[in-house]
Parts: sequence; C-alpha cells; structure tokens
Amino acid sequence: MKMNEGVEWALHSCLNLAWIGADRAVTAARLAAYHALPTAYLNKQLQALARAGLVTSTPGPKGGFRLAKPLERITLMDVVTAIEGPDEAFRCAEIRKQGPGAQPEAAYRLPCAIAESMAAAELAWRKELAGTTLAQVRERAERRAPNAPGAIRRWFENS
Amino acid sequence: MKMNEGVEWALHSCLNLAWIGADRAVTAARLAAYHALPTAYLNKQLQALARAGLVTSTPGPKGGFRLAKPLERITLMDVVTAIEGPDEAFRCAEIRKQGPGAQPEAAYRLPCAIAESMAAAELAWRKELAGTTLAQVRERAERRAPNAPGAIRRWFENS
DNA sequence: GGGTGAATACTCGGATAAAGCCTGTCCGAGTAGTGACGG
DNA sequence: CCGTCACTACTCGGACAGGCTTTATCCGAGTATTCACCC
Repeated sequence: MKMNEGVEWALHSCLNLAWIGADRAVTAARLAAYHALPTAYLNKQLQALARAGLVTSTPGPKGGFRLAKPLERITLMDVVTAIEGPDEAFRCAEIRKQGPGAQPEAAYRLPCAIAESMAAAELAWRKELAGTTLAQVRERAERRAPNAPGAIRRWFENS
Repeated sequence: MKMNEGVEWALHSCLNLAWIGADRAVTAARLAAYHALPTAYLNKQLQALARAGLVTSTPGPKGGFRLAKPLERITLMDVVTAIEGPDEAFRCAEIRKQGPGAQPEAAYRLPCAIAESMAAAELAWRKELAGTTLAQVRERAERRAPNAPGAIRRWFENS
C-alpha cells in the first residue's frame, strides 16, 4: 500500500502558492522547477486539484495556477481525495459470498464484520486528515523555517 | 492507494482457522476453496503470516496451517503489517531539499511539516488497527451470523 | 506376527511469468499579448 | 494618431508509452504415511 507521490507534490505546491499569494498565477513549470520535479507530471496533479476546485487554472500567457480558497478552508483530506480518488484503501470484495459456504442473499444484509472493522480504522485516518487544514500545516512549517516563505516568494518573483 | 487484496483473504482465513480450532491443521487449498480463491496465491499470503509468527505451518501429509496464538493476541495491525510490509503509505521524498531553493543540510534538522502532519493522520489509523483484536472482530461476526461458525467448522471437517 | 525399510503421496516454500496501476512524456486547443496595417 | 486585425508565443488539458508493484502460477525440498518385505 503506497500513496501516490503526487500527494506530496500537491501539498508542497499548495503551500508555495499560498506563500506567493493568490493575486499572481504561477505556471506548472515554475512550481516544478522549484523542487526539480517533472513538469508535465506535476501539471497532471495540478489538473486534479483544479477539478476538485482547490485551485483555479488560467491558460495562455500570464496564465498558470492559483489557490481557489484560503488555506484555512483546504484540508489534507481534500488534497488526498483530489489526487488519490475517493475510493477507500481497503475494499471488501465480499469473498464471504463466494465458495461452498455461500448463503442465500438475505443472510448478507448486515455488512461484513471484517470490512466494518477495517473501515473504522480508515475512518480514524480520514477524520484526522479532514481535521487538519493546510493553514495549520503552513503555520507549523513557518515555525520550523521562519525565513522560508520570504525566500520562496522572492524566488518566484525573480523569474 | 489500494491495499493488497491479500489482507482481506488473510483476515478471513485467520477467523476460519480460529473457528476450526488450532488442534487441526488446514491446508491452503482447503482455505482457498472455501472462498473460491486462487490456491497458490493464498498460500503466499499464509506464508507471510507464518513469517510474522501469526500462524504455524507444517509440511507433508496431515500438514497445513494453524493459528500460532489465540485471536485475543492478534490485532488487525499485525495482519496488515505481515501482508503489506512495515512501510508507511505516505513516504516523504524530501523534495524540499531539491531544486534552487535548497538550503544547507543544517536547515533540515527538523522534519518536514507536511510529512509530520501526514504521519500524524496515519498514526491514528495504525492506532485503531493495533487497538482492534481479531477476537473482537470474531465476536462481531458471530453476532451478525450466529450459525456461521458451526457451518464453517462442519464444512472443513467433512472433506 | 513384529519390525524395518523403501516407496509414495501430499504439503509448504520460494523462484518464475502475466496484468494493472503509477510514473513520465508528448502534442493539440485555446488565450493573452504584440505588432503591423489601414483609416 | 487611433482602432482593428492577424499573428505569435505561451499556457493548460487530455491522449499516449515505460517501469514497477501487485497478482497469479509452477515446480522442487521435505515429511508423514503406507505398504511390502524380511526376521
């Protein structure tokens, strides 16, 4: 079970976009260059964020991406769902219904106990993700590296 | 992000082994047949459980698998780790260290704020998994289908 | 009849292919800016 | 000099290959049983 690498890229890009400011659009190429990432592939991830309504995209010269909402209104869950899709990690294939021990359909009215237990654990994970906003992450990051926002802003302006 | 299908198979097989009883070894072929699963592949998963010390395996005629501990001492986390491996789903690639904004190594003493937030969420998931024993899952399953244990035991004996 | 030995059938275990998803790349549709041209 | 128009350059957007993990399979090492044979 491995999460898409694009999630990390999207999170970093969102923070960078926030530090740059929503008044200015930034191209995928610039965002990729800052972390030495493959441009076209990061573009793909940003498209996913755009479909999810987290960023807005404008084509043409002076185009690029910018945040659609303040970081206070974007959660980790939003980003993960945008990149990974809505499906749960543990998907019950209902193997209890297969094989010689199969029962009539009525016996499976109640959900599988195994699936339910796994879903409960995953719900705890999702709750934590949904309860953490990118604003909190940004705050934590700025406490770790107070001069990072200025440096990032400067680099993206001088280009 | 998709969890290995083998996790589901392993969990069902563990419960089946518990209902059958540890006094009798069950072959991978029988466990697979009961849920119409590919025999050799389920065998692979059971091998992983054996390496993790959750089941014991004995070769030869009258051989097979049996639980190594009571279900009270096996958690969902144990099974997931046995099948999926110990790696976390979100793996920080430290992309902050790459590109033109790279800083001297000393600036990265503290962990990445993004990685830390994602790890916190994943920890909540793991805690829930580690806090749920298979005994609890069995209990829940028996409440849902009280006659299942007897039926399973009977099917595995008549063979 | 009892014991011994070899042959046999059956199991796990790890090494070996096929499939699907993730990663990475490319080119086209559309837009803002720019320059030339005409009035 | 000003407005209009075509052109250019640049961006996102989705369609197109490559690599790696997951899924599935097969055959060999090892063991308990079974049967025949000998004492």
